[in-house]
Amino acid sequence: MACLATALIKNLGRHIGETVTVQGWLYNFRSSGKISFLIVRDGTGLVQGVMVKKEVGDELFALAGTLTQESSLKVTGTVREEPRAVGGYELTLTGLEVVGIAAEYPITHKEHGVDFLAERRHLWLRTPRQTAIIRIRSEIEQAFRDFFYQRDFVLADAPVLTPAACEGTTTLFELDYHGDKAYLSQSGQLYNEATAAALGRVYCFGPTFRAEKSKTRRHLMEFWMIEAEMAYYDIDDNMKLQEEMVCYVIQRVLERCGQELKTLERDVAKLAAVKLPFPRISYTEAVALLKNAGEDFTWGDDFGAPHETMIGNSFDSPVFVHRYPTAIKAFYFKPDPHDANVVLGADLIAPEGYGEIIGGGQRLDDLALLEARLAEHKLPREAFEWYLDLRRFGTVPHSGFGLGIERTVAWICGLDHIRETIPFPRMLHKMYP
RNA sequence: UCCUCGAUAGCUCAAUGGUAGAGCACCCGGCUGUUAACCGGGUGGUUGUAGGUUCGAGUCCUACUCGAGGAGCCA
Repeated sequence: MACLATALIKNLGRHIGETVTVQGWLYNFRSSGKISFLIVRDGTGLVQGVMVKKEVGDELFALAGTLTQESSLKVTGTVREEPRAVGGYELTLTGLEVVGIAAEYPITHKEHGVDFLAERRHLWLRTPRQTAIIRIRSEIEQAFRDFFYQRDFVLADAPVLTPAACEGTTTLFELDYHGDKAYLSQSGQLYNEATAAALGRVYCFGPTFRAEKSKTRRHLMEFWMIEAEMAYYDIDDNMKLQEEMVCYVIQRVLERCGQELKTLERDVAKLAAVKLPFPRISYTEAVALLKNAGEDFTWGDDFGAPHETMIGNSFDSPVFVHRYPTAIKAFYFKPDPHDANVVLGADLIAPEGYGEIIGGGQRLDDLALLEARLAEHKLPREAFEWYLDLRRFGTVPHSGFGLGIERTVAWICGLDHIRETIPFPRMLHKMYP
């Protein structure tokens, strides 16, 4: 057979009346004896090919009958509009090349449990819902990069192997580094502060690791974080940048991922409702909000997941909660000049119960106070000498933040669980495949 | 680490303490517009593991294993 032009399913609308070849996998097959329907997927969409026995001949028709779900194939046919078919277009088939017959496929079009699907994540990814999520994740990551690029940020990636705990709080994955101990990064922030002093405005994007025994719908052992750090930014500059960034990303997904959001049955009105500026409330105001809602909460405690949800559900947009008690935040936050009991940290809590998606704030830029804080937190001074250098040599007010990609994807996609937001999630006690 | 719930066919689930079943998948047959196609037939089980109670246990009890949801911690 002559080699005809190949086409992506998502572009079939450009080829009406033409004969094209689609390279993909068999998603579903139906036959009524003299006419067959082959639904093919190629990663960009689904298209139905129609094969009529008396037009293609007995041999080709019989070949189609041997196809199993997920067999790889190339189908050739004429493109036409067909409102009855999935995607709106249909191929009148004239050719079929079988590339590989698939063995009996475990994932059917019926329901499956999460454990069954998780064990077959490498195959589960082929389903329309999962491909929609990964496409939206890709768009979100691209949008972040474009946002920073447009604003003259420099991508300065942080190391994944680190010599010491960044914050000294969470449990880290430890490994052997030629006889010394090393840890998988839990944050690129301290390194960002160094590159920000070199380049002004920077961000890094990479995986981070937490060995906490967390087993909830919001936690992964390995997750990806966008972290930015800006010289000469105060807490208000920081929040303004973050809300503009989040709005930009939401708009990009609404503009370019309509089909995927539809596949996920996402209520896009809730995304469209996200408008600038985001509400800002202080920690103290958030405590009052919780108490008014009948919660028993003491000023000075950290919010639990239910509290975050209550705060987030009180607003249509994400909400900043700023100026937390000094005692519950990491050593590197700058105290509020007007109230030494709180620091200039600000977290962004997503609506619809998705919880904290950004943690950030203005950094402590005073050398003496930073040294005192390291001692208070019982952190090994030697490991932070390089970090103290950043205050010795031209310290400036600066701020930054870290945004969790997976929680952001879960929110934008409206997912129940974070495990679907990354191709191969690392869960507590589960990292196969 | 703690709390709650669960485990029956390849999958999703039924089954008063009394003969283990259905739908789907798969195999065979039928059907020229199917949409998780449909219709007829067929294959398919050490009921998570080990004990215990009982005339009799998928069902009740104990322990363990694995899984799910949540808490804490966090993004």
